[in-house]
Amino acid sequence: MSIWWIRRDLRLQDNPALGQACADGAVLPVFVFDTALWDAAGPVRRAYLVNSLQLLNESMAGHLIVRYGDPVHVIPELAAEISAPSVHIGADYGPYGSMRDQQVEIALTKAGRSLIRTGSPYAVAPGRVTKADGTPYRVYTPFFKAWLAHGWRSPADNGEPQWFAAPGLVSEPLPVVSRSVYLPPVGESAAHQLWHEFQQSGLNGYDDGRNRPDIAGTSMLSAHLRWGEIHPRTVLADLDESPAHTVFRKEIAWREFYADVLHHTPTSARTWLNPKFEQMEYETGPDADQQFEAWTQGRTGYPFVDAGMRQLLTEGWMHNRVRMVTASFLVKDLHLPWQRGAWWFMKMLRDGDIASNQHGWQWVAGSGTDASPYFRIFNPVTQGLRFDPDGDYVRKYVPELRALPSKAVHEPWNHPLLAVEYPQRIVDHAHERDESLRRYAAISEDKAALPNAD
DNA sequence: TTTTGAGTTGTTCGA
DNA sequence: GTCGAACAACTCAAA
Repeated sequence: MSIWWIRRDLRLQDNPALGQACADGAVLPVFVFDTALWDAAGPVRRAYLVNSLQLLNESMAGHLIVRYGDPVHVIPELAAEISAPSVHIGADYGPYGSMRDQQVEIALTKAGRSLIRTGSPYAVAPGRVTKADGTPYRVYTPFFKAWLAHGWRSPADNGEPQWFAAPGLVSEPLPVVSRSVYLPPVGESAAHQLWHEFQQSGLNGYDDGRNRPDIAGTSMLSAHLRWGEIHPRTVLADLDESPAHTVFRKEIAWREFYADVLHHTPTSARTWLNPKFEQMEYETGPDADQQFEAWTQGRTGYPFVDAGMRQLLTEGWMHNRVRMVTASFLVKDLHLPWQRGAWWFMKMLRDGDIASNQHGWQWVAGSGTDASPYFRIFNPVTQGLRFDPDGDYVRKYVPELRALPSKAVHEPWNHPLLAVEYPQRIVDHAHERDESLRRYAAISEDKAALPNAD
């Protein structure tokens, strides 16, 4: 028998770590609520995890063992308690997770047991795709080509597990979470059903539809992928060579690229990948705090930005197009460091993934791998008019603006009598755009002015 | 070895 | 109103 330590692979199908555990006989499935991670999660993330675990437990006939505390102690203690020779996991490539797993491995090894990593949350494990000289890619397109050439295996059947039940071994209860948060269906079967439905409906129009937050143009699979309720290779196996499918495959590859980048540079979860941006002038102090607060609550006075931030507050999810616009607003209109926004997103997003989130932010900030050029500063009004042309998305999340017809919602300052309750703009975009360009030029000049800086 | 061209997601300005 | 140019700096692969 052995332990299957569940972390971010909440599924039974096509699960190599579980398959490996089954090869050792009966399997004891375990989930540990790690205080360090739990405390950083907002209500939607917490509810998502607990609901998904509940469903997983049902599909395991109630054999899940729940524990609380630091896995570095909890896992070795449990292994000792039931005399399990090995603990099976899917590998974690994040900075926190990989460090934690190393410590668990050391503790297990000392006791004569082993930690066995099988599979990862990716089609191609981070670190496997490199340039000819063995160094990692720093630009997406060459990575994508090499990733495609590397290939991945097809989804595999890992058999019917035999669950282990030791007399006297009792699970602790799952945490109590808010029932009032909005959640779409969670769990493995919901993930497969959603993917099936998306193949029938949106996938073939994905290349155009994915940019439109006002229509159901995206797969909505992000949280299912994040929690491992479905594996990316399951999704990839259903794609063909059509243009729409190719665009979708490239989005899966972005997720893999960012995981690879973070794996090679773990510090990029916290600091600028391009160190030049440390020198940038950022706003601090009470005024900055107040503007940050307005941004988090969807009260910037820019309807497209506010709609996105309120969607995040109420649903724990935001359309990708709007994530870019709201992120650009924090970094380039409010001149706050990307880390502040990334922290808020991680807390609030039900699909919050450290690699995709932090590097999405670094891309917008211009400090990341394959970064957005510094001059690409999103105009929140233009973006709204282009990608929410009838204003339906804004009206859905900003009730104060419902009296404004069609695209007029994107410029409520032109219709003050119809938007009395709606906040005034907290900054002037045209002015802050110039200010951002000025601050960027300042850190670029520094470099040229200091020839001996190296 | 060196050179060259291309590279997710945009905006503004001026002709 | 439409359209092309300009807005850096750097990585990477092909020539």
